[in-house]
Amino acid sequence: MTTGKPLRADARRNRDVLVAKARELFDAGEFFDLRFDDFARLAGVGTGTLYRHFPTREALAEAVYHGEVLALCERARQLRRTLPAAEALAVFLRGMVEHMDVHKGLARTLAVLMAGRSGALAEGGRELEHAVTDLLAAAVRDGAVRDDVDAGAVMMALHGIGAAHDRPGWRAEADDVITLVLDGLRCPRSSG
Amino acid sequence: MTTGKPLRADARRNRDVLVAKARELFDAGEFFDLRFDDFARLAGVGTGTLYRHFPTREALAEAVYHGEVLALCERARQLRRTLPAAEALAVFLRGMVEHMDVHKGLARTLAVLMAGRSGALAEGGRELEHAVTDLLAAAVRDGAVRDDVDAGAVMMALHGIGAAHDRPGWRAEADDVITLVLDGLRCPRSSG
DNA sequence: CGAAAATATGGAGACTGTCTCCACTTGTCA
DNA sequence: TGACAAGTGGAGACAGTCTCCATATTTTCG
Repeated sequence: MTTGKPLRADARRNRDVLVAKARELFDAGEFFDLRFDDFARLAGVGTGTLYRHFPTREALAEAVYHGEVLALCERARQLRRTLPAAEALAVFLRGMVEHMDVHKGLARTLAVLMAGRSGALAEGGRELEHAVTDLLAAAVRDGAVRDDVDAGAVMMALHGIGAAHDRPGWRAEADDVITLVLDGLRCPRSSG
Repeated sequence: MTTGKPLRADARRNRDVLVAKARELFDAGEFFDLRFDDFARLAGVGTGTLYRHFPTREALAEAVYHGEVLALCERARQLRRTLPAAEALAVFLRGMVEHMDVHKGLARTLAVLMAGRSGALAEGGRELEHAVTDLLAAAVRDGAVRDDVDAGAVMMALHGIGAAHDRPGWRAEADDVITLVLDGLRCPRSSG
């Protein structure tokens, strides 16, 4: 499902318009007010076209999510190059929270749409997890972080932050989760 | 929305049947295969009755969730009475993971249904959060746990565990998240 | 360049699940 | 037991989703 087809010029254009419009509406938190058909009209294409490119709302979400992931991965690589591993990890995770905070609507919409088919999230997010794995592994090599916990747990914590996006004290709590994760990663003391 | 109405005998009976059947189907992971109307028939009531008691799938989820929360709170209170605070907290959190593992379907279904209206989750889960707050506060008083992070962060982490219920290595990762949280709570060292 | 082949478009209308409404049944209270 | 309140069920109205195909656009190739 990654690629495989060259896609005609006008088709690619329509696809791009749909994704762009979707991202815009996601971020504005207006996506769920719309009928799927109306979304098509709003993007300036017919229903048939919409459905051919994205059979479901979730498919659309996946495409938008994939774009986000690409940007985040690039950022992870950049941090990795310019900072000590442990610090890169910390800055990256704090940055994730900041990003979700700035793009509240996007985060919330993606969380809701992916709740069912989170296999799709796992799919689109594999690259992201891979980026976190790299940051983590580097920090372990530096001896800054325990080696008995891997990226999956961190992804889960991030998932929780994203999924709980409507809690009143979201930002403070999200920051606290990151603090707990980072401190928990740092001290390999006895566990329960 | 808590109570307020005495509810007639047969009405209460129907309500209970609906909740019981729902829990059963949630746990079996079969709930999403059904039309809501068919669920009514399956529970042995008419559509009208179903819709009067639970206007939406989410409302039904909320009721089921509330039942779970009650049991979990009771368990928290019991642990609190029989164990040192820090240990009670640890056992409780580990027990949550175990519970979600045993009731995978239930956890998953609730997570999906509550993804949108997680205000409802916050509502029904307030008691649960309160229970965690108590466990945490007691551990802080014992000096076993830092005092600059509160229950909200822990709830978020739990939320993440529940929401990510389809990851391949779920159980191991969930256990790791709890480990990170507990260790993170234990060592009030410098944070990033 | 022009025509045939391949690919993509749009939107009318079929389809499917949701939800309302109310004539009827059951429970409650004196 | 009668009378009133509360609750029930399911037929049918309604709303969103999705399919289908006649038409339009792009690409390929002589």
